[in-house]
Amino acid sequence: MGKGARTGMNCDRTRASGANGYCFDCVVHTRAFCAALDSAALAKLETLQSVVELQSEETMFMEGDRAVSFFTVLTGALRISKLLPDGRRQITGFVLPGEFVGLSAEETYVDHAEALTDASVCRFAMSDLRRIGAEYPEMGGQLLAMTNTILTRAREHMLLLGRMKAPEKLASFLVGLLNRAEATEQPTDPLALPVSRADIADYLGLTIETVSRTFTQLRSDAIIALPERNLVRVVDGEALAQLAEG
Amino acid sequence: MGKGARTGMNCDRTRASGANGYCFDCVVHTRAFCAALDSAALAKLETLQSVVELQSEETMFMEGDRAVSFFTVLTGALRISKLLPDGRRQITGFVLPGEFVGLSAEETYVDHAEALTDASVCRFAMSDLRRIGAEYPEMGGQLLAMTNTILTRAREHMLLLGRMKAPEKLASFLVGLLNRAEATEQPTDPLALPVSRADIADYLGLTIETVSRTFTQLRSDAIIALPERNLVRVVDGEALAQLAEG
DNA sequence: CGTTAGCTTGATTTTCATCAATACTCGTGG
DNA sequence: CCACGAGTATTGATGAAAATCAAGCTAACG
Repeated sequence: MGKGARTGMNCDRTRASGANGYCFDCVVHTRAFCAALDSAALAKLETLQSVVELQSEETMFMEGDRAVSFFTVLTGALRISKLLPDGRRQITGFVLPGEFVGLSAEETYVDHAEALTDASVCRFAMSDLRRIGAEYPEMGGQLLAMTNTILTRAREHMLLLGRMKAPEKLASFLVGLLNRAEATEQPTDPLALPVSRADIADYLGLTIETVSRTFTQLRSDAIIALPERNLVRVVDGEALAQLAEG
Repeated sequence: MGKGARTGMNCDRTRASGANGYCFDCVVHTRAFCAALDSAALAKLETLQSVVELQSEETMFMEGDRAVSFFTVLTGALRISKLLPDGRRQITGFVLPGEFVGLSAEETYVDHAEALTDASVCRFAMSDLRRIGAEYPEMGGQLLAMTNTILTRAREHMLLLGRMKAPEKLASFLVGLLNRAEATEQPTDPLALPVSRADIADYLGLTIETVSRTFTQLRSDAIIALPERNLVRVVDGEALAQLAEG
């Protein structure tokens, strides 16, 4: 198993910390797991962290790798996926700035994490994280809350995968993008599609062709317009939301 | 919304604690979230807990209810599900003795929890739990680890829902049951199917009919036998495992 | 017994996957 | 600047899987 280029393998040979300045003025400082920490704790964290730069499509870790590192996304986005032996892929989630990956209860990672775009992540050794966590319980609380949020999203996604039809799935995906763009104050009118059709397909449990056909179906139903390949214009938001609800 | 009988509504009017003896000799004491606590903490927990008895199919909480309680299953099993407005249902997981439910990051529950069988659960007020958690950080660690385990299972299930075919889904389900029965030292040769076809269908993202047909298909392929409606005999474990892997 | 709920089986339809071209986009080099 | 090619997306034709519609069957329970 494992075919992808893995230039960032385990991310252990990495440019030293501080690329992004210090923890205090970190871009995700207010929403990451470390947000709950006081400046003494942050100062300690800072000595343990290192920033890793990833290129688009670069593999960060693979299922089966020893789970030695824990990562918070600073910029860009990651893709978490699982594979069947014959190559069928399910994307189980995307990881955006401020969110983390790599916190497995197991000894090894249970899924793959790859850069969806060029990205930078903040890395900790799992052992350091545990040590800090023991010292600052509020950090554990934050990790627990964030993990619960991920779990809630996962369960919503299970409903989508198991019970929705293709147009409902795609509408849900678009509504999700829309909400996210609003939350981060990015343009929503021509809404950017930051992922390939293949990724959308593997996220929604469909094939590329069905995704494509469903896009054109939504377009001919005058629910969306597609001014460019990776730009969507929501024409009938009401209808889109309706579809997305099932 | 919400049509189901809800006799145990929010479980607040409940027989007082101690039905099962004390925390120290609780049936799930060694594997529940409280396993990490010392006896001082346990003594405190004990004053806050209450045991709730549920009948089969009784609703414990519903999506939208205020998330005031947290539950650990003592005996029996629960079913966690989500619904689409038109009634389509996805079961997102089962909760077995020692496991918990109700730890939402939100103000309200985001899914439904019902008793799959007659069950007893140990209830805490969320506020009490948070208070204790602040005092005993090791409890937070245990909750985090258990939540991560649930998340890992959820992601595996996403792969199943999005990418597996009916026979693979059913085989995975049976292998899961088998492992669980082994782990809890319950009979595996005539393996008990503790759930209805409808529940299996809603767990696997299929219809009842497809589940039924797939059972008979596995039977005619001599992979399993069905001596009784709710008993399975694994004839060709190798083939079953193969299917389950995808 | 007769009724009912849960399960199985059969016939048909729908949805989506698969297979196969064809188009579009972008970058490279002639 | 245009031609070419690779990668990505769309579209079309066909097939397979699963859903739906519709009977029957079986076992448990009054």
